[in-house]
Amino acid sequence: MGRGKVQMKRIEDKTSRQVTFSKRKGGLMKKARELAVLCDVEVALMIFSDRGRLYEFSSAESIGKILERYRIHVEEEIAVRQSAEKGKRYDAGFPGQQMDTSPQQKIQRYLEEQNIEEKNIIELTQLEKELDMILRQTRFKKTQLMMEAVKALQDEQQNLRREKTQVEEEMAAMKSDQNLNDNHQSHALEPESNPHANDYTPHFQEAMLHLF
Amino acid sequence: MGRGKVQMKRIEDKTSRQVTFSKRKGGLMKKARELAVLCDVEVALMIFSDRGRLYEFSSAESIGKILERYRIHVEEEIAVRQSAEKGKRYDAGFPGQQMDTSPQQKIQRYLEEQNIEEKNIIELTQLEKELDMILRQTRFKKTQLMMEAVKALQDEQQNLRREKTQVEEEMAAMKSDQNLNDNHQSHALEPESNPHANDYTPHFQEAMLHLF
DNA sequence: GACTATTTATAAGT
DNA sequence: GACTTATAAATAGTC
Repeated sequence: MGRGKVQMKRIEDKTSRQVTFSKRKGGLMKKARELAVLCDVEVALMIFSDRGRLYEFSSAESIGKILERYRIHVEEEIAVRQSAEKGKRYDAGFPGQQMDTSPQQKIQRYLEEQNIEEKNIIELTQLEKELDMILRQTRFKKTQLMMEAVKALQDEQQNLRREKTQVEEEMAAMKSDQNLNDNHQSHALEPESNPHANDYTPHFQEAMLHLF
Repeated sequence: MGRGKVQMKRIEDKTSRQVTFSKRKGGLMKKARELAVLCDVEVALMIFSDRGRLYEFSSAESIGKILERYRIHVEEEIAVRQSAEKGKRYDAGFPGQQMDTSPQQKIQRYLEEQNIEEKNIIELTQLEKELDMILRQTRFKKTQLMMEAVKALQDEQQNLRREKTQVEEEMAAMKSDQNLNDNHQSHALEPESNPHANDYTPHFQEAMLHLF
């Protein structure tokens, strides 16, 4: 469209190339906008001029949103390709939370079930919330398990202390018995004070609980 | 261009909208390609149909390259804007991470400094990334502390076991001594087997480490 | 940047 | 969808 046809190859004359760039860039942007409006679709357009200047158009609030959508799309496509490649089916759903399969597998399966490709932004926001919830649950579960481990160790420790004290008392009693009979020597059993041993023990769990 | 003018608004008839989408999508792609070729620039175009299908054009080998270039461009722009914005330097800023004040205080101060309300979406995306990084660091620190706590408990436990065994041996020796002299009775000291005590202890840390 | 002769895209119809 | 056609829109070359 113009006074003459154009060859579909790089315009060698720098000035014409620059002029054509300016004109066609505007036209392309306009058409991108029109497509987005008329057909109610999302369009993102990025143009880097040869001087590295960026021109962009986006039908969404930000091109970032579309890029995010693109990223998810690509990841999803990869996931689909991978899972289609092998007959891999993950039958245990996500928000039931058994840790029998790997988290990656679980999440992948979850996303497949939700069929992310057909979601719009509002639905994706909902999905984001759900994933965030799952993340919180997972984190909570992890913390819980660690707390249980600590608790078990503390309990066992308490038992050990008790048993030790008992043995020591028994021994002390035995010694005093023995001392009545004959006079053997034996090193004194001081009541055991390990200054750093109890740093975490007493209020550890309570303190930890405030962190979540 | 066509038999009649078109209003620049969403085409309500689904069929025409679909037809127009198909035609204009082709046209837009073609023009994007032409711009890239004629003017020797990089162009990326993404179109998500209302059914979530992706159509893309890229002048580079992959759209990924252009997206990467875009990302870098945006980051540079943010950096430039931030340094130009004010002489505001956050030398005691966040990503230096001293845990001397409370996390709440730090985050609040950080958000205030960043004046979150005036940020645009791209900047918010950047902030999101930073906060996510801080979250990861915080989470890691928490895990680390818990691991240290567990380690300390384990060490102390080991000490207790050793001490207990020692005392028991001493006692056993003393008893056999005593048995040579007279014949008191005393309850047997079985070597202590607490079946559940060691569930976590031996490989606990190692196993936990794989979780992060 | 504007002008305008031409080419190109495409709306509506088949 | 693929083809047709009338018409609107984009733009190459020019000033």
